[in-house]
Amino acid sequence: MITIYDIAKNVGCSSATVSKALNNYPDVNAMTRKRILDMAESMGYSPNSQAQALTKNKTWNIGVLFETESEIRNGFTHYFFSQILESFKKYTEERGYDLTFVSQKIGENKVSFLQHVRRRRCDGVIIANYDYHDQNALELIHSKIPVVVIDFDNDTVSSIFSENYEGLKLLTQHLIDLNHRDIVYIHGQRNYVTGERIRGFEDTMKANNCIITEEHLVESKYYDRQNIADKTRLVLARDKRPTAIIFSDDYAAVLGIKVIQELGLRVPEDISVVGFDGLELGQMITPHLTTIVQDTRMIGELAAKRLTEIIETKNRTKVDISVGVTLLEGASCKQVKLI
Amino acid sequence: MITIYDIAKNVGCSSATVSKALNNYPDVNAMTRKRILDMAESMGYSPNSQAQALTKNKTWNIGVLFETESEIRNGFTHYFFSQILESFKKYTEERGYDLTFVSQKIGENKVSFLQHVRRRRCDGVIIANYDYHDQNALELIHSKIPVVVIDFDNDTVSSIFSENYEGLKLLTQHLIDLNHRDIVYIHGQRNYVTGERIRGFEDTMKANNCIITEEHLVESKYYDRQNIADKTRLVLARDKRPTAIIFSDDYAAVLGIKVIQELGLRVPEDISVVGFDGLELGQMITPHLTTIVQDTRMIGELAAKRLTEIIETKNRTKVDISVGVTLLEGASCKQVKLI
DNA sequence: ACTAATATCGAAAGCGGTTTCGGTAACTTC
DNA sequence: GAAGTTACCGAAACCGCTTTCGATATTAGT
Repeated sequence: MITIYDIAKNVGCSSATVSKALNNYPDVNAMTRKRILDMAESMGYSPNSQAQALTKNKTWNIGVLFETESEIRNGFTHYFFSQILESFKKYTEERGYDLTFVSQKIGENKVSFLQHVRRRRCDGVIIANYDYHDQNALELIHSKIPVVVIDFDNDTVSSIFSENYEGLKLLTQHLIDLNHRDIVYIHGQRNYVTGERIRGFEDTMKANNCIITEEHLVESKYYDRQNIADKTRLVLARDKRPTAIIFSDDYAAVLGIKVIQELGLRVPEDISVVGFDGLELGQMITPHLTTIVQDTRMIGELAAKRLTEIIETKNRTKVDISVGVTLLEGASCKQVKLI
Repeated sequence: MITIYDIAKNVGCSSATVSKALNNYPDVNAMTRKRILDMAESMGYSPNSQAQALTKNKTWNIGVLFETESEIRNGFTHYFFSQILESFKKYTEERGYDLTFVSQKIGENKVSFLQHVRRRRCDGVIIANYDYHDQNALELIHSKIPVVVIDFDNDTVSSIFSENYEGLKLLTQHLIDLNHRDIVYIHGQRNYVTGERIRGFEDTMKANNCIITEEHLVESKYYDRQNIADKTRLVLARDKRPTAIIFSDDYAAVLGIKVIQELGLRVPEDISVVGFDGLELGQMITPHLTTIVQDTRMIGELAAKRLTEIIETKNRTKVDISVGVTLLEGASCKQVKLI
């Protein structure tokens, strides 16, 4: 690898001048600047970002922490979060940052996430869908490093949320408008996001004078095929089968529909189904899934915008941004005849 | 951020000794080592990986180039490649490497991929599914940097391939064994991988004395919904509708099945369908898709293994690794009655 | 023609580490 | 008790780049 010293030698000037020429300093003669740039070009010079980071104290690197509670669909392969990540990446790249996935290993040493991020001197970190109570993530949140989180309730760092409450309100109202009264919500593990959604469900049910008992709330695990299938079968096997099921998300809904169909029932004729997320997945099956679309592009972009803002202004004040959701009407719901 | 100099001052020794203590050099007294380690611990010391990279000439960073020809399903969100990436990440992380996505922007400057990788001083690069003829990718391949490619035919760097020829042979033979003779292959854009698959298809058809004309090969675009739907409709509208369709991949097959069903036809009763890849997607619909499973875990791991090997041994000799595929029998194919 | 302002450059210190090599001090060995 | 080891430590150079600040040369101003 060639360095500014090599260029300096060939041009016949000092390394300082080379550096200045490359960085558009005003105190370099136009002639020498040109000679330096040409030489750099012809020698195939590539600045060493490590050395630059060392002096500038800025790495142009953003750490990424994307883990889910699911064993199967993790990081990139998570249908929903990968979309956010993609959008986040696009925006940060545009601004000149690189993405580095933070792990628990660096070189030969095992380290905590915080240690990893500090070693790499990441300018900032984005955390999504990480386990609430993981010490590793909390440690990061409580550090001095610029952090933005997605779907992660806390009271120290900026966060981006979809309107979960609103989302479930829309879904529930949609079903109620179709005369459904006996609606089961197969939700995911209880956490802040799930809590908001449940609240949206309950409030809407009550507002419409629907009876709501513990029977109407069934807990499943996000992205756990077996668990979702089991819970769905349990609900379907009840004496009084609900007329509609709200699944925790589209993935669960698509699986749920399969289970329903395998039991010889039809969607939406025998039972209505809705999901949450707005995955392409839900639109690839028959019937198209009615669901809530989360604006992943917007979420990723806003997260990126906020994070780079914090990095560049050094102003870490917590800002909570919420992103609107929309109801997508598929063909998985049907009006119930009033008796 | 605290440095080894801070530690040295507090302990009362030189920075050299601190460095040695931290790096397990033998010429440090057990007592002083302990005092140094304790001090580092209590001061919350975190080595600066940039500084280390500068002296050691190793960054523990691997560049990742994952782009597809598809506009919609790119990078992380690509159902198939995200799985490979996930596996690749797992393995490289285990070995202590970090993943950095290489883009065309770094800090404030626009750069080529090669320049990006060189600036960041990546120890190596993994390229997958990148456009063959992109100068950017070729430049990288022809550089001195350790590179491993996935599904990318070339004659300079090591590559990992699934047994594409074998895969299509298995699929075609499977259909022929079910007495299908009129099979249309809706393949993707012509490139090396697609070429191998087409060869597998043609060879198997011929080996079984099936007539094969240009009618049997239809070109579509990978992961282009509109295009896939159009091509499928075209095939279905023919006077003599084929009894089976091989789609370019599972994504296309799932879309294809939807199109078929929307036209009032049944899979597999009216037409048999198979895919390629082994995505979860194909198993979430009714009927379960018959397909070829690519071992993404293995592909990612072998790519990682080969790349770290090249990095660590500096032996770049081209090695081509091929990974076996298996036929997964779903319910999307049916035996044709012989007339 | 003489001072003042300006243009251009480079020495040197600093960023945070690693590693070589020489110097003591203590310890063996016979 | 002299000579040879061994254990331990630190000065210093180096990795590649940035940036301050002073030096010199040139030009402008009057």
